[in-house]
Amino acid sequence: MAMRSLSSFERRERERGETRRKILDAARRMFVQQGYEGTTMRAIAAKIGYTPTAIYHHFKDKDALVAELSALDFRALTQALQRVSSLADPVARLDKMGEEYVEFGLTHPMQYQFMFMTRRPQNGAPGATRGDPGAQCYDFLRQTCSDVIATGRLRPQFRDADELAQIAWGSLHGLVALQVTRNDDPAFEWRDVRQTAARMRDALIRGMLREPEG
Amino acid sequence: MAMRSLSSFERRERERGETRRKILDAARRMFVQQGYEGTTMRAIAAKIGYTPTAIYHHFKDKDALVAELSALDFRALTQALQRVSSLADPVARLDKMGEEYVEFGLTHPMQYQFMFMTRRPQNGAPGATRGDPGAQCYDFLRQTCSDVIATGRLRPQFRDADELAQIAWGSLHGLVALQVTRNDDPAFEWRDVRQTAARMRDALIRGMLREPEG
DNA sequence: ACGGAAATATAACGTCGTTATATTGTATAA
DNA sequence: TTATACAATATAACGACGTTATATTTCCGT
Repeated sequence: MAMRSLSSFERRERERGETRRKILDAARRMFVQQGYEGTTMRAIAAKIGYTPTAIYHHFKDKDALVAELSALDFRALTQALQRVSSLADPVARLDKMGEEYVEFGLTHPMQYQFMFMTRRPQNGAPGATRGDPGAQCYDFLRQTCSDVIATGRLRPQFRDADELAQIAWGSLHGLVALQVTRNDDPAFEWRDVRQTAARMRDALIRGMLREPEG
Repeated sequence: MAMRSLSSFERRERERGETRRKILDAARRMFVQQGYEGTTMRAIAAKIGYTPTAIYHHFKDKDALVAELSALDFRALTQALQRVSSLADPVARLDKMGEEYVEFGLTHPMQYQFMFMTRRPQNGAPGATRGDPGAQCYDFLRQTCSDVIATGRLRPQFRDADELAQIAWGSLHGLVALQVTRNDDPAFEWRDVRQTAARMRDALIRGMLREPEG
């Protein structure tokens, strides 16, 4: 009896998970292709043969749906950023983190826009910042910046970990954001973003070091 | 008769202009306070005692309304950028342009978002890029970058004016965009953007020069 | 077979940008 | 002076959206 109860419970859980995944899969494709506003709850539901209300049984609202999609992919970003821990030199680590960050933004433009390029209402509980993958990435970046400062190789005006993190993040975010937003604008002759970003990281790091090295 | 005709024509023109300005004034305030999506055509009309259809007699649609508002303010940006022409040294000019650019973004966040942070549909006619204030600003930036390169003071890998312009623009755009978007996010300890941007420009320029100077 | 909960559907609400269709006012032409 | 034409505004509606109150179905444990 307990076994039957357990197995049926598990089956229901699994079925629930399957429809959840069906929703997420369809939604991911549509959000990537049509963007946030171009993808409607009705269209997602139609694509998988449900009515819109079914989605609301699995997700609170449209934002929760996108948030879950983004959180999934941001785990990949967090892992990519932490994978650079193998580099002993904090400066090289920061540089490599930048490269991975840009790569993520270019390969996940839709999730990037949702997490970093849209203003969202206040996240209510001011303690709920833990678990937010965005804040998690920032903390990791900040720690690396702190390590860089601790090496003493930076010029003296660069001694604030938060400011340094915001310089590093902001500079690369700008390139990614412009690319994602104005990709198809014929008014600009866009250079390859990966190379532009590499040159930018090179100049930034060189400009912050006491002595040009390498 | 000709005089009567002219004066009445002028009166009509003036009245039309006055309603246009009433619409623009109300719309500007509301867009700045509530953002693009938070401001509805109905609300704008109600604020000035009209019905929504009246607005459509003066502006093609909501985007045209915001575009006109933005174009007005972007003339100020263009002028601010061109005001630095007084600086003879191209490097100092580029630096000062960056300062003005950040200042504009921080004081006109709504217009900044509209022009630089939202994806807009293809601008149809591929020759209509002239007159677009965004493209105009970019051209001016590009020219200054070209001047910087011509001084021969940059390291040899920085010889592409477009790439240099995109490094300069992207880096500062990132700071402004993050500030505008995540201003109120308590997960980050935001430093003063003007100072962060100043340090970033300093590091970038220093890192691109052949020899540290000044 | 029955009760109940989970999953899904039907139908609607309120809002949005926008537009087809009046209605008004006013300047010119007869 | 009156008629006409047109600009400015209003009324009412359309279709789409996110969302929800309210059925209905489905399916498990008893």
